[in-house]
Amino acid sequence: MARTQGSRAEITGPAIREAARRLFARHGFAAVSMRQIAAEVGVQAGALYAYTPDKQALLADLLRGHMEELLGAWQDDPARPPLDRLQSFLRFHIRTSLEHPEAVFLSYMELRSLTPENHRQIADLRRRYEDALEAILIAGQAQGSMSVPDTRLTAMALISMLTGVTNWYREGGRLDRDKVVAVYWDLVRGAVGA
Amino acid sequence: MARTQGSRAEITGPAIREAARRLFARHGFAAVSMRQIAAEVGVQAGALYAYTPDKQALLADLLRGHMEELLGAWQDDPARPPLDRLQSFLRFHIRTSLEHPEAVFLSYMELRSLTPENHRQIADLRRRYEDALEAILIAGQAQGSMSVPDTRLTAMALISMLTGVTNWYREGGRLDRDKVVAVYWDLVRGAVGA
DNA sequence: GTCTATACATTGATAGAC
DNA sequence: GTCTATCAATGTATAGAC
Repeated sequence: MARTQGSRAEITGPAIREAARRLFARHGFAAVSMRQIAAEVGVQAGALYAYTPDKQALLADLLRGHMEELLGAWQDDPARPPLDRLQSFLRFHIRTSLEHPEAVFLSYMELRSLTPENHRQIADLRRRYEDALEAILIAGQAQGSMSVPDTRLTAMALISMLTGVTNWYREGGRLDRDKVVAVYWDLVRGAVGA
Repeated sequence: MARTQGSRAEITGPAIREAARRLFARHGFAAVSMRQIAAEVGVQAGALYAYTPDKQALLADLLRGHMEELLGAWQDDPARPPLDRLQSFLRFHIRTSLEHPEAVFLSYMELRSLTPENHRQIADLRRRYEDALEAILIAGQAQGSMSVPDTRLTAMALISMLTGVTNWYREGGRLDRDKVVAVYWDLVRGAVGA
């Protein structure tokens, strides 16, 4: 079957997602037009609709994809000491935040731009991620190696703190990844009273 | 001097700022139209332009107003023990975040929607606020009552954590203000190694 | 699969009457 | 100070040719 002239589906699909992710993260969902995304990819606006039913679905797919990848990649072992698990979570979250800053920032900030239906779905996924962290805090508190009176609030606070990395981290800046992890681990370890 | 028919400048001015603040915070700057703001206030869209030259100036004024109020209200005394100063900062920031959640959220999130000129100005104000916190950490580290190897990064991390309150706090929810302050103080005190 | 062309709604902002 | 009316620009999305 001959390829249609100008057809480059294998690259255009991912390119659209990539451009949308970058532009949405930088300027906000509502501030970015389909024309801008198309221009970034190098196609006309109409061509985007061969890949997504509409702009809302494009955002929802980006967020869902990121959250599912996050949840799929996170490996926890309840048998390990809670402090070790906490450190692993921190490494995992910061590494992800530095490798995919746009996706992390977007999933944290643009929930509000989703339709109620999509919002429920993505918020559920995020909730599971928060639960993964809280489970570690609960174990640490129960076992006595941490002092965490309010595990829910502490989980939210820690995630806010860690995700904040995407606000100030600049590639090639003052700090490399390991240094960032080290500083944050000191903060987190102290915060949970270990 | 007789009032023009229908003129209610004393209420309309603040009402516009209030409506814009709420709508911008909830849906994002770009997602909100001048017509929506006007409808919320109870006037026609054209009337808004008697109070602001354009939409961008409306946002910039909101952010500048908030940051200046914040900086003006913050009272610090370098002579006090650093840990006391840190606790005061925390109380101040959380109290503000719970009393004006939209303004705090907006100033944290919509810097990206400002023109370069406005951005520079507001980012400067925010920088001064971050510096106010870092000054406390530097004093604590120097004096030995805190362990803060990287004061800049720690200041950014703490502000991210504290500002995150606006993401989950709900009026009349599980926790009252004093309880929130207490939990966060435990976290922060531990994080700075005190 | 992509393009050109276009329908149609909505946007920010202005002009002039009251 | 506010309203009505309106403009030019831009938005999302679709139709039909290739």
